[in-house]
Amino acid sequence: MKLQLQIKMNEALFLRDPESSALGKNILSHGIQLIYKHGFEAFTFKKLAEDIGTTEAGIYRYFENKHKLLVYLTAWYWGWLEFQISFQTNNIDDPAVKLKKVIRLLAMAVEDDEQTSYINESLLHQIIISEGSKAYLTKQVGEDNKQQFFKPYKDLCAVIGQIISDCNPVYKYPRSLASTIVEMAHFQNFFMYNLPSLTDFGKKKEETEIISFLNHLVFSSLEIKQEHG
Amino acid sequence: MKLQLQIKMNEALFLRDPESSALGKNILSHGIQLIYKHGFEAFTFKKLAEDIGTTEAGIYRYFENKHKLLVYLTAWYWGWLEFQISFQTNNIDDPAVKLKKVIRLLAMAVEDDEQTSYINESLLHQIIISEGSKAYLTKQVGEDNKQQFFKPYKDLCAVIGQIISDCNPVYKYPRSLASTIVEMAHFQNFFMYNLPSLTDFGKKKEETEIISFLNHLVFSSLEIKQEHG
DNA sequence: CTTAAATGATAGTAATACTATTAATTTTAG
DNA sequence: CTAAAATTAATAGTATTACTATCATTTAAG
Repeated sequence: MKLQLQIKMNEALFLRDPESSALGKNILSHGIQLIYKHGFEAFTFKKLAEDIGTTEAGIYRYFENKHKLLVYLTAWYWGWLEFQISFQTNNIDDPAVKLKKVIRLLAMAVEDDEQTSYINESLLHQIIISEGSKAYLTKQVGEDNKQQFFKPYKDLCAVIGQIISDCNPVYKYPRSLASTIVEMAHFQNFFMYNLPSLTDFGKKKEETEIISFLNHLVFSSLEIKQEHG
Repeated sequence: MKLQLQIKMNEALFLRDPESSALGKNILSHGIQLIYKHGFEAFTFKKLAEDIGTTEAGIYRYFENKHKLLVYLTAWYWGWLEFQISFQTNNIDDPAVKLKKVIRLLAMAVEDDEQTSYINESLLHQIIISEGSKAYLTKQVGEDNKQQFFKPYKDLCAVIGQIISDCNPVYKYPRSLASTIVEMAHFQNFFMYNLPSLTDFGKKKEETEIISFLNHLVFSSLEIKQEHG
């Protein structure tokens, strides 16, 4: 049995559902490749159309503009990650063990998930690291938020915030700590590879070091002693 | 006596020194206003030229493109902030007291510094919050870094990292904690006003709450008990 | 097998991100 | 004080980007 993981996307993010056709799926898979390759600023729908072998107008039938595509991809990623977390922490009772698992999932390089053929999660993870915050660091953040574009991100932080509260019910900043973990899992990665003096991991350049840093940060905030690493 | 604070800028950031002429100073002051008003994406040199009452070509004689202007402004801000920190923590012996002061300086809304007539630090602070990370979240980060464009940011983090090490010489992640404080001082502010459910400060919306969060985060990491707030 | 829907091909527009040229003005050096 | 040098303004122009519109053709669903 091969079960297909389908992430329910906000319909206001697209004009035509990209998951409903071959062209749409190409827009997603080639879009990920090209944003990864050129960076979001230099990425254009024209390049994407050429890469796919279709026309600019073809892309515009699916996405209003490249910002919407980026928001779509980030929303997809957060949705996917929340599923990974709920799946991989299922049946774990100890919230501290859960939280450690979450930190590991956030900070570890992602391997491509074969369940979703047209999304390369590994590349998408890299895009989230370098471009993810551009989805909300805009003047339209208020309107975009009203349209619930960031719901998957907020849901993910809410889930992590809940685990934090389960670890220490009197801790005062579960949501801020959750968003801090998420952002820092990515920023410390970006810094490690691009501005290494902003981190303590410049020499080894290993994701496990980011995990250790985040674990220490989180568990000392929650006043929980860690058994290992 | 009125002493003028001059921040030494990297010469590769501009074509002609904007601090050397009236037009240059206008580019800085109106640039700050317009980036603040429209956001960096919608900001153009054409709008800036119209706002100043000069021509596009005039702006291009000072800055190669708008990205360089953003990098210039962020570099200026980090340089200014490092000066503020060194000034305001001068003669303080206790590194923990120093660190608290640093966190407050990072997280508090900035009031306009009259020493620098053509830079509105308060607006610039807002720009750093919303646009600051776009200075380095690019494909050219490597080349820009080679040209030392991010030196002021790295210097600031180094200073903070040193204070952290002074607080607890065996703490293993002083640099990563420093960059975490800096980034989170700004991101939690952005979230508080724009995506409040990602924080615990949505109701009060006060910078002092971000300070409390960061203080708790930092001092529990460093295993130092705080006397107050 | 018919018809609606999706795609491809082509064209076109307004705005952006620049570069080049020359004229006018200001600054500075002798 | 004046000529030369530097700076700025005015104008024009190009390539690319970010779209929109139209219509013919292919595909797929009933």
